[in-house]
Amino acid sequence: MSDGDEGAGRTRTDPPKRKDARRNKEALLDAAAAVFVRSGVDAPVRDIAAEAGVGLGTIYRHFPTRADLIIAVYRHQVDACADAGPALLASSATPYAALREWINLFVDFLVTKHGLAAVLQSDNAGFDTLHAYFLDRLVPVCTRLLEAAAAAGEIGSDIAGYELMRGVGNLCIGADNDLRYDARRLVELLVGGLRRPH
Amino acid sequence: MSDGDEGAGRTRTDPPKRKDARRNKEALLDAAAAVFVRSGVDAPVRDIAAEAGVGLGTIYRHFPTRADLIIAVYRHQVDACADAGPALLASSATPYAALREWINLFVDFLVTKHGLAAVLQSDNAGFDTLHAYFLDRLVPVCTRLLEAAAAAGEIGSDIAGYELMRGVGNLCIGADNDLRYDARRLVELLVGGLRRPH
Amino acid sequence: MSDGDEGAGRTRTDPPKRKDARRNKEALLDAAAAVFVRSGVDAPVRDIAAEAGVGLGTIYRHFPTRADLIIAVYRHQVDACADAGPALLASSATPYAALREWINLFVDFLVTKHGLAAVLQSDNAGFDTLHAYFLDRLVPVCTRLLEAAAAAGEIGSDIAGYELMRGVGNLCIGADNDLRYDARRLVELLVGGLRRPH
Amino acid sequence: MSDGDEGAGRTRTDPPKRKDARRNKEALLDAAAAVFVRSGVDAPVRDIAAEAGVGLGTIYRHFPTRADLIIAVYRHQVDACADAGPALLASSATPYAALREWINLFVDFLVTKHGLAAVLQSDNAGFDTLHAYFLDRLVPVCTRLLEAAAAAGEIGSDIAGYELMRGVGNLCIGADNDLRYDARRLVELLVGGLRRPH
DNA sequence: TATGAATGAGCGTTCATTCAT
DNA sequence: AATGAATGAACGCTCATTCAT
Repeated sequence: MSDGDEGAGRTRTDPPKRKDARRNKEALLDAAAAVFVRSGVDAPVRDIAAEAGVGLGTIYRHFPTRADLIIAVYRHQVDACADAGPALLASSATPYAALREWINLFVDFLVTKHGLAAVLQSDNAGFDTLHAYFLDRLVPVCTRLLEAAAAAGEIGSDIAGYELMRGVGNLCIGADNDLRYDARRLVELLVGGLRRPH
Repeated sequence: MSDGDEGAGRTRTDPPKRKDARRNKEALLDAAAAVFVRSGVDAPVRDIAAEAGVGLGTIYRHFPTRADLIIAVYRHQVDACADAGPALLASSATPYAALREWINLFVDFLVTKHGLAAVLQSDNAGFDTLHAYFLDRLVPVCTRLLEAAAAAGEIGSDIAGYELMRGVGNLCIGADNDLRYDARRLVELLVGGLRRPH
Repeated sequence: MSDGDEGAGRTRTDPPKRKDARRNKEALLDAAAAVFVRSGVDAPVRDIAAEAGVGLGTIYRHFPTRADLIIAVYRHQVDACADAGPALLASSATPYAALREWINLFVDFLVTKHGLAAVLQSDNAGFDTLHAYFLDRLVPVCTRLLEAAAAAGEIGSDIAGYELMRGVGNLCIGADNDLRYDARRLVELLVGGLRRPH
Repeated sequence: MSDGDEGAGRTRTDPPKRKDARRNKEALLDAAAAVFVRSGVDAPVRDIAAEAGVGLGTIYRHFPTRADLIIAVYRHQVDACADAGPALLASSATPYAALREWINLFVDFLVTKHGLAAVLQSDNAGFDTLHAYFLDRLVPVCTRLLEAAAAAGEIGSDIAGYELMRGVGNLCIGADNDLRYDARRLVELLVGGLRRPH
């Protein structure tokens, strides 16, 4: 459920040698995460290789494109965010409350990733995979929450999940590095703006 | 009011040759504007020089940093936007209505400038001047409108002009090139979220 | 007659496991042949390994250099070509006719091997083995045919087998991919040029 | 007539500054020629820059593609070769004799250029300009000579100028570095093969 | 013996910036 | 004042080859 490359039965069938590669891959993920924090997700491939203490080719082997690496680094958190949607819907007082909380989770995720929000809106080909993954995982969840809130009459129905996600994502751009700018507050306003004027 | 490099008394002290330089500078502005539309504000310096039919050095002479050039290109429009604030406050039904309309002006400005919104949040040193100019001109106007609306009890008072500007700017990032994303709608939601729940 | 690495008495001394290795080697040859057709003889080693379903190291074990692999792949055909020389000499009306036909066989061979002709003339060290094998097998045959034709007075005697082979090989470079270039026709002219002006 | 960038009246109209660039460009041509001799025309761009003592960008400025550089280096000689065609036709005893001599010139040119012959047949995109230049300049000349010889009944008419040039070019591949291979002799045979059997 | 993960030299290319003319 | 030639750091990427498992 969390690594993607290997199926559930991995432990039994994988060749023993895989252990090394796995260690290396994880070292790579750690290193990439560290570099992403330090220099943003656009950091030179070489920096990540150096941080991980591996060769350049090793990165390309494991993650043919930069997007693949970013996805791998943040996969767990994105998945967790996606999983949280239905859970919140079940546990919250109202669908709108669930939506708010869920958006908060998403913001928490983005704000702590230096530059990730910015790359999410880049029309740069080569990030298509990254776009696709984020959209595939999160937009349906957001859409579901919006529909529920609309059905409950709490909000209007004129905004799509995709558009809201993009808006929230954009609001998180540059949220670190600027103490005068609190993305969370802005997002709250945005979500507040959804509420139906009763 | 429009050139910035020269003080008010310019006409008296300038050497006669200045006319050429001025012509050059204006050609540069036109060219830069054209290139910005075509390729965004990150276009290679060379392209702008080529479009203007001047040398590379000439650009650096007039506009030491890219930000200086961007400012110069959009100065009139930014100034117009700034000037519109008080006017709208005077002519609109309520301060909040003025705020909404003014924000719309700002969005109109940003959305039509390929990539300008993105550069506004870049923490890239070298855009400091650009930041500063935008903030100096527009934040006070925005603050003024916010205060008026807050004084009228139409909105809460927990948001600063700077923060709102940044949020709106962010929402405009990537607004072209994506038909499924309408920055204006998102901004409306954001501004709507300001309204005090009475 | 076909494996080359092992001497005539091989069957007696080999360890029992050898059968696996042999199967592997043959799979490798088939795979290489397929890849050579598809991408030329300069295809990345990886592609061949992938096609064969074996590891990279296996290829290097069996064929330390690319030339070794190329030789192995085309050995049968080269041998057949070499064997055809004496046969044609015996069956043709005149030695010169035999020479012409034999050269045609060689051209047929080269033209169908994407890029082989080009590599034959490369002075790239590491193709020495390839050169050597081709020369060892074919040059004597060509020389023999030339001598017979010279002895019959059909051609002059001022060209060496090596030189003619090289010339023919060169004429075949790039013969695919260009409809306006027919290597066979050029080779016919070249061979025609040998004929003694009576 | 020889430099291409500048028209005939260059000396009068060029800005004075051009002198430096011209010196540099010529140094570049010299350096490239030297490196081409040493390492072939596929030599790394960096090597040429180092040899010339200039920066990498300078090469790209003057010669955006490698083909442009090769053309520039050999332009004079190619032009001279093209110009020699009509002259030989006028001065030789017969058209066929002119053709033979002209082909010899072309061979002389190619054989002394390490690797140039090889690149001429490469279907590598990016050498299109080079191909085009060679074909544009030389094929018509060759065609003209062939036609004259055919009209004089000295040769058949079943070969196109393009095909002959390609054949001759191919025969010249790898002609240096191999004392046992004399491209000139092979080409003579090829051209000899054209002669009509009367 | 077989594997394929790892390496890293090497390449082409771009572009902001400097500075001689 | 204006030019634009020159620079070279930096980057993404490929692939032959080695070697631990």
